[in-house]
Amino acid sequence: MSTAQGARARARVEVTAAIKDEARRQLAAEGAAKLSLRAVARELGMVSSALYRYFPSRDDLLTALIIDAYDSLGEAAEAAHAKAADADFVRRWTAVCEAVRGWALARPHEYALIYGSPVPGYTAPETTVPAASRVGLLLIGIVRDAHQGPGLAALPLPAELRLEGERMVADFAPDLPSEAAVALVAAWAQLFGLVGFELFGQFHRVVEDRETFFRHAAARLARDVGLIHP
Amino acid sequence: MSTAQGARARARVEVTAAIKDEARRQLAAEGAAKLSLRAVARELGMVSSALYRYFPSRDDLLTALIIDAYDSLGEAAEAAHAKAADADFVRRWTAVCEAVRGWALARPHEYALIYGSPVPGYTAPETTVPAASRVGLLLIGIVRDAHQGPGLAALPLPAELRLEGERMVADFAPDLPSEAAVALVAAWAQLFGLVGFELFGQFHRVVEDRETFFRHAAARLARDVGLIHP
DNA sequence: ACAAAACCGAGAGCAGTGCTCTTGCTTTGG
DNA sequence: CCAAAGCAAGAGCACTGCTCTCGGTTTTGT
Repeated sequence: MSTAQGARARARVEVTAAIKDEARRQLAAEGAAKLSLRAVARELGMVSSALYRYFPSRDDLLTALIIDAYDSLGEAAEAAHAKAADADFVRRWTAVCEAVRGWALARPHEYALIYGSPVPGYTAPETTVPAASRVGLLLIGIVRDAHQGPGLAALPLPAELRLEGERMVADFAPDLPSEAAVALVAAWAQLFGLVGFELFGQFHRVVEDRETFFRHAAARLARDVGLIHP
Repeated sequence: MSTAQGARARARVEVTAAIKDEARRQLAAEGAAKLSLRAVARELGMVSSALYRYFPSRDDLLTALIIDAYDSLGEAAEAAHAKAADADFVRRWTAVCEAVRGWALARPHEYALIYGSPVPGYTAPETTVPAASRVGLLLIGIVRDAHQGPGLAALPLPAELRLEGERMVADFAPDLPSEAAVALVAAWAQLFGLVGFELFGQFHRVVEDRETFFRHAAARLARDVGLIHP
């Protein structure tokens, strides 16, 4: 195991966590662009150069926060899904959607970090992929369960998309009909379109009762991917 | 008119335009967060403090770029729509959607500026509203035309959303059935979800033939708002 | 058990940033 | 024609990310 290492190693993980915690606080308070290494160090009572022993650059700190944010979102979505495990497929779908929205509203800056514009020049390393996939995999699981039960009825796929759909099935959505895979990916992107627009103010003077509106839209997304009440 | 002013006024608009042009170049090259007033001034052969005569702060420069970007996008969408004016409603809808995507792919940083995470602390002033509304108004126009012709068949609205739908109709979508207004707003957000995910790299290893995928998704959005081939 | 290697915090320093203020000069308008 | 307004320039402040060096501590290999 990784525990019971020397005192030095233990101190390292603690300091690393403290840095991330303080960085997250500044993130929540001011946004990603105003996250300052020096301010983090100052708040922690250390000198800025010491911080570079833990994160080689500001971007690496951001990457760590990004992975944490993806994991936090994934965890929230999975928890909500587990709570709705006995409900029908549409309900399970909307439960995940609403968990995503709820998480985003509670942590707007962290949401912006992972689903907003990528920070300048910076491209997310492959390390983020597993964490970033969790919500998607959850949605795939629901649709797969529906397909194996009596809860899936998707529209047929146009000829020009058959290949793409089959590739999707082979790559990351086994045991799914290809038309469901394509519809699912679209709904996945559209879900975050709804959340992002609400979060980033595009619904200002456009949607007032956002909770109800979102619930309705999420249910229609479920219908789009073919989920039906069994 | 505003022409035939003194030489001073003319110089002012020219310098203002030059600043915005150079800023746009840096935006395209490096992204919004790395846009530097000093670098812009340097490139233009002036000293940084002189730039503040034209834009009182960096955020004001960004605001100007944001408005320009919204207008540029709106113009592109309107041009594409005009070109498809004689086609059926679904075709007109997808033409606008594809214009939005095309514009976004051609100017990713400008797209990120207006539909990505809002820059830190900064909240868009009301001045941006007209420019920001152009694409939405275009979509509303298409659905209205379809409603007055034989091209609209939307799903009924659940009771809890009736009021919201009627408010939308009254506020910005006159002569539309309320169920179409609600569906339209959702589709509008979902459209930018699709574009944003493609642009910000979320489709990496998920969608390969993005052009075809998007065309299909846009057509399904048209169906969602009730547009049908007449 | 002890020397070598790795690690760590502090400080100084570099190049860059947004922004302010003052100083002169030029254009404009009454 | 002269005062008022607009302008470019420079100096300067407080801040940033990041590098490098310098002692001191901990870990590790022999």
